[in-house]
Amino acid sequence: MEEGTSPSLGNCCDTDQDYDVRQWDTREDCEVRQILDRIADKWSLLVIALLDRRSLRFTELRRAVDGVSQRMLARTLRQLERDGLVSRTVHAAVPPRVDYELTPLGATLHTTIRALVDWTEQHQNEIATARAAYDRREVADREAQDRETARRDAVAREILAGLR
Amino acid sequence: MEEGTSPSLGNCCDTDQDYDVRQWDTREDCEVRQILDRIADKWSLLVIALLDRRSLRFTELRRAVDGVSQRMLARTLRQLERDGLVSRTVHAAVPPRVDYELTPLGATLHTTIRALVDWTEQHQNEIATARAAYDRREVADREAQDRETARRDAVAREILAGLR
DNA sequence: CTGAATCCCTTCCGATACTG
DNA sequence: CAGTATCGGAAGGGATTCAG
Repeated sequence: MEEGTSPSLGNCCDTDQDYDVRQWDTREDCEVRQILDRIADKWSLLVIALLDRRSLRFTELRRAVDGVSQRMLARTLRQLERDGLVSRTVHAAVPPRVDYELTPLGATLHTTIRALVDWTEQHQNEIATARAAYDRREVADREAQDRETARRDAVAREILAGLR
Repeated sequence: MEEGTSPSLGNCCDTDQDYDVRQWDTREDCEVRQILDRIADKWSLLVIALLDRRSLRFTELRRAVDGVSQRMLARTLRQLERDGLVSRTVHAAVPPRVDYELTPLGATLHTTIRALVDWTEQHQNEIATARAAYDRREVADREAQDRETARRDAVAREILAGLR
């Protein structure tokens, strides 16, 4: 896992193929892909969105992010810390207290994450409508196909009866 | 379609608790959460990013999205189509040809997705640096702890030897 | 070419129990 | 309080096969 952090962003973008240069590198081993998988993660998204306004303790996050297990929250926070997006502060006290907050880098990401969340909020109704329409079409199509199949079967049986 | 694609729909956003209204609804059964999980999906992100510039055929997408299996691409496209983000056009021809393109709704999402990708590209070096630093600290901590454990063991053995 | 369906393995993840 | 360790079930996802 040698870092090899060359200052240019193109270290994985060896254009050996006739690859469309205007398009970003989608290849699997590209670092962008790996980072994208990490920050586009379900829990990461929520944690970053929540940490914007103030630092939060582990348990506060656990309560705020409905449905997250202790295991997943701990793992998510460790990954975010490793990526330099979240900082972890341990206060020497009894009971122990650990605060998580966005780093400056994490704060810049928050803007983008927030845009994604906002988009979802603004368009959730359109999506719900589209889903309903799709499901209705699907049901209709299946029924039509079933009728067609039944019709063909009937014809086939008639022909067989005539041959007998 | 035996797979569990029918979780609860719609029953969400019942504000029964003293929930922070300035914060968005992070509850698990909220529709925003479900949509977010879908569009923040690994393959969905890539497909939407790729479909921005022009419509693409199934095989073109399969080639462009490195590492995606036929199964996953087909499933991803179905989901995006169901959500009204991607439109599917079948050309009656031999061999068959199916084009996928962003709907107007999908195009609005693309802007946001693109911002996320851009952020990742711009900050990938910072993240790589942070990871390297984290890993180095972790290794150092582990070694320090190992030394400490060894020291204690030595002391314990010494005491036991004295008692004998 | 564009899928859907099946098999099968791997990874994810929640529940539980246990430490500092 | 803030985690780690372990385990078993569930889901993800690849390879293959078959159909239109």
